[in-house]
Amino acid sequence: MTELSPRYSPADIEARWFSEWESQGSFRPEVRPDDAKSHVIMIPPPNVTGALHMGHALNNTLQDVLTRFRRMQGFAALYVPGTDHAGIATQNVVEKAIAKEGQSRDSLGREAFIERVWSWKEQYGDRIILQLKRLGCSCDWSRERFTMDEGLSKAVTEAFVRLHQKGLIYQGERLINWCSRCLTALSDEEAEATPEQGGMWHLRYRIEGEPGRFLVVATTRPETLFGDTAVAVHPDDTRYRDLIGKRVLLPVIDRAIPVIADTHADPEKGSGAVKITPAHDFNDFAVGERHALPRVKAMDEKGKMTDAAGPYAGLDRFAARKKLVIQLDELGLLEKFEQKEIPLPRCYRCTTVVEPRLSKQWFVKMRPLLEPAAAAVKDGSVKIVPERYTRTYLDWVEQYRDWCISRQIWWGHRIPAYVSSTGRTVVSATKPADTAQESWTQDPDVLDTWFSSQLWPFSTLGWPDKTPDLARFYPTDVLVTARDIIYFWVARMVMCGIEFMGKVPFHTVYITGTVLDEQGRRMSKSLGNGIDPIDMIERYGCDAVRWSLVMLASEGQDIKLAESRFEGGRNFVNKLWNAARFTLMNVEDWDGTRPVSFKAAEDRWLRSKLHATVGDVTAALEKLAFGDAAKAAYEFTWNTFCDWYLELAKSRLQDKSDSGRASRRDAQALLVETLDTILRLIHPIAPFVTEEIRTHFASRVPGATKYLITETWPKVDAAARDLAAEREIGLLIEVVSAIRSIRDDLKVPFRTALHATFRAGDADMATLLVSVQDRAKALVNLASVTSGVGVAKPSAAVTKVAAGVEIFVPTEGLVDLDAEKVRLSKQVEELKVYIAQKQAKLSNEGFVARAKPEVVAREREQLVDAETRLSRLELNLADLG
RNA sequence: GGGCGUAUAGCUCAGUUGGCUAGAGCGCCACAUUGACAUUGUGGAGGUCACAGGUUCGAGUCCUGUUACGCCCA
Repeated sequence: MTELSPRYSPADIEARWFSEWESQGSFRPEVRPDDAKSHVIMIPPPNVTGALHMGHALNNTLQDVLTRFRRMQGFAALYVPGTDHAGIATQNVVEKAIAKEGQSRDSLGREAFIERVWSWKEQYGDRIILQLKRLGCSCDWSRERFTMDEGLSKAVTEAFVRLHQKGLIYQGERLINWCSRCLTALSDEEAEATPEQGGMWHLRYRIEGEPGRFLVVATTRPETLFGDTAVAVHPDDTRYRDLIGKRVLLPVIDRAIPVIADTHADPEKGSGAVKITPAHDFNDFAVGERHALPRVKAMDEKGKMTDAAGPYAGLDRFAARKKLVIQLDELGLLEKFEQKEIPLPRCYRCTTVVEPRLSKQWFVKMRPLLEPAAAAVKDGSVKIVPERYTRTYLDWVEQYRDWCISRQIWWGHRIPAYVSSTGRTVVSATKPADTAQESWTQDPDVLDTWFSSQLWPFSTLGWPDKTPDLARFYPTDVLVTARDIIYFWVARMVMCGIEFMGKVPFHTVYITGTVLDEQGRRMSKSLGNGIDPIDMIERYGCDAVRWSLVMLASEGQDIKLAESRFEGGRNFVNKLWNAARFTLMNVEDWDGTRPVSFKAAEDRWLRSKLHATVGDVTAALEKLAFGDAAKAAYEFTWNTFCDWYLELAKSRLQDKSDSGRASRRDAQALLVETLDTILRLIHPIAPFVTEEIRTHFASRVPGATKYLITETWPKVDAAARDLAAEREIGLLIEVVSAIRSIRDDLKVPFRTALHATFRAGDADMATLLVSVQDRAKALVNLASVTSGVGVAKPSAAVTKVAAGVEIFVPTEGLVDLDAEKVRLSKQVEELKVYIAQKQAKLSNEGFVARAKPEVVAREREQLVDAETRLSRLELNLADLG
């Protein structure tokens, strides 16, 4: 048994343990027998371009805690790691990199560019994987996946083809969100609207054939007027009824467009007339469909005005707006302008203002797929924790909006559609053979990244092949993720799990809180307010970081994080380390084969508390109450075990006489049992320090296996519950605390021994006091103790009155009696108020009649108790003269 | 505009089905220094539970409204 250093130093230990676990296969579910029940967690795959941030650290710590907990419980625990190819994000990163060499993707060409992305991925893509390992994640790294892997790509193709065959994927000319910088379509979720300063321009459209008469329309995007193909008014709006069917003239270009009646026009809003631009606005597109209006594109893919804009052709959309507004004003066609905050959609990857754009894209028809996904959550097949996110989920799911999945970028899964020289389009897993009549080329577009991640729970297990992994590990168990991807990812996974596997992909979704900075702001690169988890691990140790995060993780609440939080974790880890160090120092000569009796009250008390803690921690983890689990273990370890038991055990451990031998052995045995149990309970949260401690004393633990990571989870020993011992040690703690308080009041240093008198309220208490007083002696340095029912109070003594006991410490020469009088008087006053409250309550007939009998009984008890204390306090106060 | 969340000690947060003289950690004050640990120990101070109504014998907890902050959707 080697000596432990006085401080835990994590740096040298973590890497060593991690590689040993991995090389021993501890992370593989195969460490359990074939018939073991499985517990599976799929990592939400982080972007290959990414670096680990605190949100990841929190999520993955919780996933790992669960995995380690279930593994110890005997499950074949599988935690599958991997990364996501993150189409647009990765492409942007690589484009930036090659721009430094004066290259662009177009100058390289598609094939060469994709090769560059792959080599970039080889070089930098495992950064986040290495960081997850630093975090201690016990993933099965041999099963690591990447969404662009061969297998996962096959899954994507398969899914696309199957959905297409069912008519759930279609190609159509529709309005989509377009990023004119990324030059690609985006899904609705990828266009993020934030309120920004904008404006509302009220424009006058001249009425054809009625000089001097105008119809006023209001718009936030005046430059789109070149794409207007109608003006709509409400059919019931009497102001404009006569105009319906007439035509108005677009400013500048004088194109005539009809005035139509449509309920989309809101008489309450603005002028009540609204310009209709079907090619540039989602609502207008719908109006256009109803009225068979032409669709005029006023802007091109790069956001420049088209020929439809007449003199404005070729101008950038924002420049065009600026110039147009001036011209309209000069022409007298600008009625007014108001500053207004408007929601402005921006590309979630590059923040360019997104423009609705008419183009041919691939879509998923969502309703048939989402209906079962909604049902699964409603009927509880998928449970979302915290429950309130069920609503968030359903609100999105039940919109059943079709999903635009094609992207005009190069990095991603190429759409398995082929266009022939004759213009036919075919969807197929493989390219159709060219014939003399027609040759085939693949659709140049790639799929939305989420199209592949939605398959993650089963594509990672080998789907569409029928692999043993798929049979054994699907469906998975718990998904731990952040709330901002409930739509993007969670809902779509549920949908695909049901569609392709016939079963929901997991039974529980745990949504973590968001990690914020000290001031409650999101951590972001641009603010520079992020705390780097790897820095924290280096500074405080991985276990400390994990511990602190878990302690902070109460269900779904956001976490305000300051670096100082990790000190708490570090201190706890060090405390545990030292408890182990103390134990090791005291069990060197322990003979573990000798029987133990655990006769001593503190032994029975500790075991009682220990097993209650085992129950609490287990129950908390079972219900994903991570913070509660950590707190229960913390409290037991620090307060119960270290603060009280170890202090009580010291004198026994030091007594090496014959008469003390049995008691000493008991204490040794209990130290080992308790430490061993604590290590098991804490291991899922703080894996490294517990495994390290464990090696130093595994030889002391009966039946111990080589690694704590695969050790069994503690079971509650119901027989350990001992209320008598809890009462006895409870009294001891009360007495000791009271005397310590007196010491402090009197400013008597610890080395000066005191004499104490305990006056018991009854014979039962007197007996208990006798057994308690010897222990108290050592803890608070008492030279002598007198106790009993009728013992006399020493003259001039400081008094503490507890339940059933009066504690006197003689004070000759030690204390200012006036101060003691003031102290006691204050207590008397406080007690009187308390008693009055209790009396009022108990004399309230309603209370006595309606409250539960046990509540009333407890109130009575508390009143009697308080009254006893009061009378004793008053007597003692009177004694002081 | 709709939905959700939060408001409890100086700070960060617990507080299950109403029964509380409202807890913890950090910070603060005082004391302790060589035998596990100063990354420590001991004692202590500190709260009108955002505000206003209501339900109830009883409200931090339930209901209604108000205010402030945050998030999501349109």
